[in-house]
Amino acid sequence: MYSTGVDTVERLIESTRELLWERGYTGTSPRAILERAGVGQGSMYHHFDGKADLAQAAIERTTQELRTEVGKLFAGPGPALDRITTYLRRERDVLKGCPIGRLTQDPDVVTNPDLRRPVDETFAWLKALLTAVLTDGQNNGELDASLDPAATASTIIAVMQGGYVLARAGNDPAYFDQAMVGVVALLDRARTDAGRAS
Amino acid sequence: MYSTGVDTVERLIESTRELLWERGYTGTSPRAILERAGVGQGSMYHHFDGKADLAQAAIERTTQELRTEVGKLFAGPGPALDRITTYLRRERDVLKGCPIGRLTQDPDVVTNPDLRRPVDETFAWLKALLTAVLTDGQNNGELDASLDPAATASTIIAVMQGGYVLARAGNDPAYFDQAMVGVVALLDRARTDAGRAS
DNA sequence: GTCTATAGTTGGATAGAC
DNA sequence: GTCTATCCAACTATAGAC
Repeated sequence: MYSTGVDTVERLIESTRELLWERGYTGTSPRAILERAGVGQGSMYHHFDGKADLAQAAIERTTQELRTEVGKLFAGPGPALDRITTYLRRERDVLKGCPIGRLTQDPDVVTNPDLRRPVDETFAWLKALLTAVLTDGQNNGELDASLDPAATASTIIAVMQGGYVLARAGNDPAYFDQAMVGVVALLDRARTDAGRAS
Repeated sequence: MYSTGVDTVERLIESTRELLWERGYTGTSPRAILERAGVGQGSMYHHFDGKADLAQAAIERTTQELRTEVGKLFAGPGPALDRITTYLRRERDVLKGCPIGRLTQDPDVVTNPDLRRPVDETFAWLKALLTAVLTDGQNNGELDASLDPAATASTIIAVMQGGYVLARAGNDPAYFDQAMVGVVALLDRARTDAGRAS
């Protein structure tokens, strides 16, 4: 008599999530996943078709978690730019990089529709969220009406993603922080007098 | 009697440069390099200590080339923001990603000082260059004196690096372009009236 | 549902002939 | 200086016992 397998599946997905973050898709082997999860080969191939299938489950969970966390962060009240600034400064493990964005560097991820889709959809979702926040700011009179919300949202996301790159290149989170300071200062120039007063 | 080996070394470095760009460090095997270069195992291990040593030579050449190209681009005349805008729009093979920035996602690169150093130094060089351009713009009266040149330079580099990430996630260079449009519009708000008139 | 055993391929490097 | 042959470990997956 064996257990139901729920714990095994859970451990496999969590181990895969960790390894994808640490080493990327190409750098993550089934063997390493199994060792970290503490299960045998057979269990993995019983529950999943193989490395790609397991990675898909792991990526989907990671993107789902990110959506939940970021969604909560923006659910609160406050001026648009303040909420965005809080978001930009929220990051802690900068040197670990972005668990989603780092996957885009892996050719085996971007050429596999099942693996790229959740990544793509997450960035699309985030862009829509930031676009809505910026549009709210304009409607509230905090932000200059001439600001292009969608383009600005793209820029904000890109600065974050690029911030990870600079921090890892320099092995210092301060490089990330400086890029955030720069974009926050630029965004601040789009505040209206009313937005500045609050 | 054999050839001098110059061509062999050349082909090895060029093949490695291509593969590092396409597949990253972990995803690039000595075997793949040799096949693409059309040389045997022995040649590689005669001229280089191994994979890491060859990768170092390839990365150093790539960073050197990038410095030369970007240096030329900024050597020309023109207002600071125009030159920066030209730089941001210069990119062609967006979906291939940045041959330098992509290396930061590879743990075997960032933990190896010999491999990380040229990457780090390239970003430091680029930041210094952009900082100087922005400072020039301030001294010329084109740009608002309240702009922080170093932080803004970091942001500009980060937007480019993040632009690659977004484009690859969406498999569409338009995502890169939109992030550039957004940051250019933000930078434009830092122009002085004099800078706008020109 | 889980395990170990096994297999074929590739990764990274060395040995030694020419 | 270059080549082929070879080595051991790891990668990814399958087989089949329990």
